Amino acid sequence: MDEGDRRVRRTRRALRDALIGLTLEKGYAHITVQEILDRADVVRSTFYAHHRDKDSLLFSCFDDVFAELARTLEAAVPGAPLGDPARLAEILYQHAGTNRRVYRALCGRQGGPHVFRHLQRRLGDLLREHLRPYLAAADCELPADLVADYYANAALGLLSWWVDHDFPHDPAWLAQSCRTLVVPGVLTALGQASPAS
Amino acid sequence: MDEGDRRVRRTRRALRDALIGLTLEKGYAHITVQEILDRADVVRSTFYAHHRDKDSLLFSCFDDVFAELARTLEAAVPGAPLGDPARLAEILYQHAGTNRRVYRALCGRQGGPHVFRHLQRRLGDLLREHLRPYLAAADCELPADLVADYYANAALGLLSWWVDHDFPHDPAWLAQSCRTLVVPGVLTALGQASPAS
DNA sequence: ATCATACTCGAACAGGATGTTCGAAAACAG
DNA sequence: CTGTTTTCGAACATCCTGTTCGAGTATGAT
Repeated sequence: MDEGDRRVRRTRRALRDALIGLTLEKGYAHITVQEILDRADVVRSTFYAHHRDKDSLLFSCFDDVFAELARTLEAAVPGAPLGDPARLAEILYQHAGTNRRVYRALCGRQGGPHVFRHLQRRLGDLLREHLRPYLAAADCELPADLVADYYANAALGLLSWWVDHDFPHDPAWLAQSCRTLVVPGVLTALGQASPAS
Repeated sequence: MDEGDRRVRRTRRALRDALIGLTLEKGYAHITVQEILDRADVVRSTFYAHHRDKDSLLFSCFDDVFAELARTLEAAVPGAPLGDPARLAEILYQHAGTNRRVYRALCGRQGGPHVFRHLQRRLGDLLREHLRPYLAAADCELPADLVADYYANAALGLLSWWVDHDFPHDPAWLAQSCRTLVVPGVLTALGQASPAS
């Protein structure tokens, strides 16, 4: 379990690739541990030395991607005050655009509901956190959680559409759609009429 | 398999209740067929005479609820032209408000991702169908599917929030939130500035 | 270059869940 | 009342899971 060991990195990567590949091919729900083992060329006992079960592996893969997204997001939107609420979504879409394979597994039809729902939860938390100061500034009549949930679900809905339609146009276009569709609602809730930027 | 037979109705109902109850208690994913059998007091072979597997039972239960919703929706919004896009959501929320137990299983955290994602798909289809004429009227720059997906995801996101927070306020309040949050985006996409009603 | 470490391999194992089968008994509709 | 349909009960093969353990081998540190 030492991350600095090359053997560990190799097996972890092999398992990760096998899981994503199989997920894309036949859907997460229908994957068996044995199939992951076969494709990754890893023996049973080794698998269980790293992960408790299939879900554990999934979450592990998931966390990698998610941590990277969080880092990118933190880098692009350094502090609390952000002028454009859709900027968060835009970074998400860019990240998805450069990691299509993984996102296909996470958000696509093939990926299975399990993964998508998990992404929805975690992404909701992340967006909620980033939107908090934005929502706290203006005191709005709607619960902040509700607005945050709305934003997360709507933004993720667009992403889901994008993935399922095989990434048409580009991230900027999708972000613009986000500005058109989901941002007005947030601004309305905050009592503002027109976008800030 | 004759629906007119009382025995069939009894077992179907018993299985349905058992599934929903267990889903609420421990989550759909962790339910075993044996547990359903025990609670429903139905023998193994009888179960498989009705459903291919656990998912089959789930979808069966799901279809019941969904058919009823579709009927209600068709009754309340008879034809194509509808003045208020949020009306669809309002009917959905009312339906959820009067079937809380089932919706808790479908949308709640406990229900598991499998169910929610399925609901998301089906509800998306249904809303898409009902929104089609509305979107076709105005030719908007965004793909109609994208707008429909946005609406479905956003409206369902609000529902999910409502369920997870144990149904605060009432359906009308949630529908009003829908008007505040998600409708402006649709109107913006259509090139309109203010609500029709 | 050597060495102790700890990771992987391979094989085996018990346990549990799944889906199927079939004859006997019971409940149903007409 | 009678023929039909459904349920019961029990058994069964099969698959998948998660665990164990000793022997071999790659690895990082010295």
